[in-house]
Amino acid sequence: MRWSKSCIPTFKENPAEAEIPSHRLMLRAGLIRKLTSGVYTFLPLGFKVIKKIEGIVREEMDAIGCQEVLMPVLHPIEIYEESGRLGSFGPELFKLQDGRQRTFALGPTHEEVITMIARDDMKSYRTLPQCLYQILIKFRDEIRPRYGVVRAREFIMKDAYSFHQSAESLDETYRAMEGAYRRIIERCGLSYRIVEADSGYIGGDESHEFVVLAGSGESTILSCSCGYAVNIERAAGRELETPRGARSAGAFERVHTPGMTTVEQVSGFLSVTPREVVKTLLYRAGDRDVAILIPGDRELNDIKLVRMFDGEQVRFLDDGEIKRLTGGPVGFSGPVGLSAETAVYADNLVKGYDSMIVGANEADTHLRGVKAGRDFTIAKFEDLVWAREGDLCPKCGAPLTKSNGLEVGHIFKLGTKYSRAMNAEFLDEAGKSHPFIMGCYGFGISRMVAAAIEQLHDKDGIVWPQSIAPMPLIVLPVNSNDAEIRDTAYRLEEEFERCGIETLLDDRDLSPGIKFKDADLVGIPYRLTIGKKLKDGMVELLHRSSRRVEEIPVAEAVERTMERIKT
RNA sequence: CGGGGCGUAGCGCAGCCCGGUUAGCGCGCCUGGUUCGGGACCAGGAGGUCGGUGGUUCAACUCCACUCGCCCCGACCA
Repeated sequence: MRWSKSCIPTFKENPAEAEIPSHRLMLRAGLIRKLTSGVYTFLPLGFKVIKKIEGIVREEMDAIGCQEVLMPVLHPIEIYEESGRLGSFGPELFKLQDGRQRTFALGPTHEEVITMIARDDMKSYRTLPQCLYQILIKFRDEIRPRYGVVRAREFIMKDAYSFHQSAESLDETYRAMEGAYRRIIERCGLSYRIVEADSGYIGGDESHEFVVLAGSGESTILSCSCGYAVNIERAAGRELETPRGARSAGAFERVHTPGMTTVEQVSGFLSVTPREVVKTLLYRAGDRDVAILIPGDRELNDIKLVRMFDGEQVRFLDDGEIKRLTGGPVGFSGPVGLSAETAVYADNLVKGYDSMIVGANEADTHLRGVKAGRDFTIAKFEDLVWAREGDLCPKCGAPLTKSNGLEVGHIFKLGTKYSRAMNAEFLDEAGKSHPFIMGCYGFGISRMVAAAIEQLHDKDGIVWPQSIAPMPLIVLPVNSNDAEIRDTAYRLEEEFERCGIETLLDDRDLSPGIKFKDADLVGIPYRLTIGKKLKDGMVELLHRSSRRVEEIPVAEAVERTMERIKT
């Protein structure tokens, strides 16, 4: 294809709206344009990448025996009432009305639709297991669309759903799907982690996220060389079992700590490390007050706190409430001497304290040599702190390292959540009814484009891996006014196309610098430059990723370039 | 939804605080010419409801009110 007649609008400057590299580059390289917040057009180059990724996904889905289908975008709202998901989706569901005032939703995902198919058309155990998938646009009215196509309100997703007679059968498909997802991401040339995850509103028992590693990704994960990885939100804070607070062991004593309200101040003043101090955080959970103890060198993970008080409102106590509850000002709270109605919960790491330093519930005073069990009672130990780099792997005990990434895939074992709610059952060998055991598997196609760019770019632009590049080759005549150069470029483009190599010919009458910059920006893997060396019968092949340049005789240009592209 | 910021040509911005002729600059775009290996040069040209509505005023891009849109930070997710 010829650039001069293609819609590949590039920008020299960064659009003001784009924050992260992938968003900036997708706009600058002419891959996408925004219609409105969270809604994008894929221009020719961007759409070519989408189609490449879809192709890989289709091959891998078909390879594990999934069948492609196409489900509707328009969903009658009643199906969400039936599954009970109207509430859990809440405002994220796009709703609209038809001419007769009947309410519809734009499909955010298709568990309901596919479960209805299974209910009506997979009535016998003989047909199981089955796995169906589709690739189409999903709609979610995201609370906050962000980063271009990374979090859009309209996006392209591959979603698959499997139906089983037994948990073992689900396991098998789940593992096959994991393998397929691994191969998809590997074929796209990206490094990634598989992460234990929360199942969120999709529901179900077990789930894993596939996270493409990238510096500015939204997900933060902790991972181990043994292969284990977790989302930092749910990772437990685990350390070597060295005793904490050892140096403060000894007699229970009151110490004067004038104006020392932070852990740093207290530990500095008493010449101990922050980890010897125990923080007491006071919350209101539902209708009772609770005290939470965590090591002084740790932060409380509010997500875990909310989960512990499942469903109840949880909030910080204000200064007045703390004064009333403990008798002391903010900054000097502690677990000793609180009323019996105030339950004390502690993070698991607090088990490691022989004795601790805590606030005395009295101005300018702390207590040292405090022992749980003797001086106060801990109602329950839980995992409550934010995990951090260096915490230990629960599988092998090695220290975890932190990285960021973008979630591109998520697989779930749903169990019977939807089949029970929607009464979808099959008959077994004995003629007995059972709800289907289900799995569902999502993969963000449009997000994958951004993830690839996020991981593979340099200061000059995108660096596509060949498997998902819009095309493998760009032919760049340096001077379009030189008849010999121009004719050679046209001829080569035609020959490549004839050989099945999709080629972009930059036939624009622009100065060479612009063409070089644009070629780097759009990131096509190989660039064939036709310039002054043509007089000596030579052209140049540049490898975008390594910037390596090969000089090739024109006569061999097609053959030699094809060798590179094929390998 | 809470907090912060921004709407002036396709993109990036100035002007506004302190109201006053025809609203400016760079890039891009069009025409002609010179150039041609890393964002060239000369000459000419097109392109604007200054986000919208209302108000104040002799006069509003500029001041006031309301409103719409967009971006960033937080709770959510492919």
